[in-house]
Amino acid sequence: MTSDNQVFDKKVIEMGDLLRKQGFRLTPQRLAILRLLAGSDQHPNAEQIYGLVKKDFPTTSLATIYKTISVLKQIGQILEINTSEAGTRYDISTSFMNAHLICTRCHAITDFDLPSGEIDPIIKQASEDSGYQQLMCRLNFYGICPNCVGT
Amino acid sequence: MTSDNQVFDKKVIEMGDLLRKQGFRLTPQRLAILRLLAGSDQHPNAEQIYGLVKKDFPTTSLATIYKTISVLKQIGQILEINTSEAGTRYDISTSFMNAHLICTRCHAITDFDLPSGEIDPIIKQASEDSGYQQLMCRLNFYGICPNCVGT
DNA sequence: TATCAGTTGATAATAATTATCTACTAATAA
DNA sequence: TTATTAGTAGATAATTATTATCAACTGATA
Repeated sequence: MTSDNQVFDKKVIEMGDLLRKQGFRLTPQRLAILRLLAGSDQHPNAEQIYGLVKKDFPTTSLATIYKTISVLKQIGQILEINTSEAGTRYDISTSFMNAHLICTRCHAITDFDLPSGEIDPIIKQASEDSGYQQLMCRLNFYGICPNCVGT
Repeated sequence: MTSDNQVFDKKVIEMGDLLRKQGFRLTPQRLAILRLLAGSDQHPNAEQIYGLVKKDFPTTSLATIYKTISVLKQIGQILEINTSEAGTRYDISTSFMNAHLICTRCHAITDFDLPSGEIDPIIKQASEDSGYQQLMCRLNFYGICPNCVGT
């Protein structure tokens, strides 16, 4: 579960190190966005993150959200999910064992933990066949979620 | 291979039927875009499709490209690939056995045929576990392509 | 304490996409 | 055949999401 507190605690420690290592600073806003993503499994978009961060930092600008998102992506602490169905969304989990179920009706995105044993051989084979280096992968499922079935 | 002529021939026949079934028309522009995607494995974006279609239809508007893309998506004849790395791109193949290798340096996208035996159980399990209906999936690989390694 | 690099927030600018509208065209009905 | 219609193309305007710019601020370091 991406809302697990342990995930967040681990991330916070990591984030401080990673930021400093690359000449960035650990700011309250950056912490707030990471906390927010860790505390929710809703996979919000930038606008939604903005709305939530403003509760704690009322003067925050949307530009700051985008810049923070960019920094957090750069240091590998968050993942961007790109879909035409649900727009651009963010996830605290960057593991590619974490797939996403995307509802094509309500645009909800939920996590789905992949059995690593089934993905590993596929990525290994793709890497060998293609000659691509540093290969990682992303699996998205699209369908109609239980709430939307029948509506 | 997505550039296979058989793929295109089959698509053309399908497209006429599908369009008419939904009250759309088979126009030269729609055919041109489908042919163009079938004849290339470059996975172009809208702007690139525009440039190519203009060779045959010099008066074509970019708006027409977007509208056509939208229609072709609706009838399930083309696939939209969404990435932050390489923008929004299009593919003639809509099968989810067709994964994509995306180079994070040069933004090339190449096809990778998945062994269906390895994906089927995963999608089946995801469907059962989640309760999602009409589930389909998309697998993207991200890495550095052979051409870009070492550059 | 002074300096400096990084950051924020406000705003402007850009890029990608969608909406609007008029003229055109193919299919159908009279 | 002609008239009607529904769908479409192309031009353009509008919108949305995102990024760039810049002055003021802040925290770390010399």
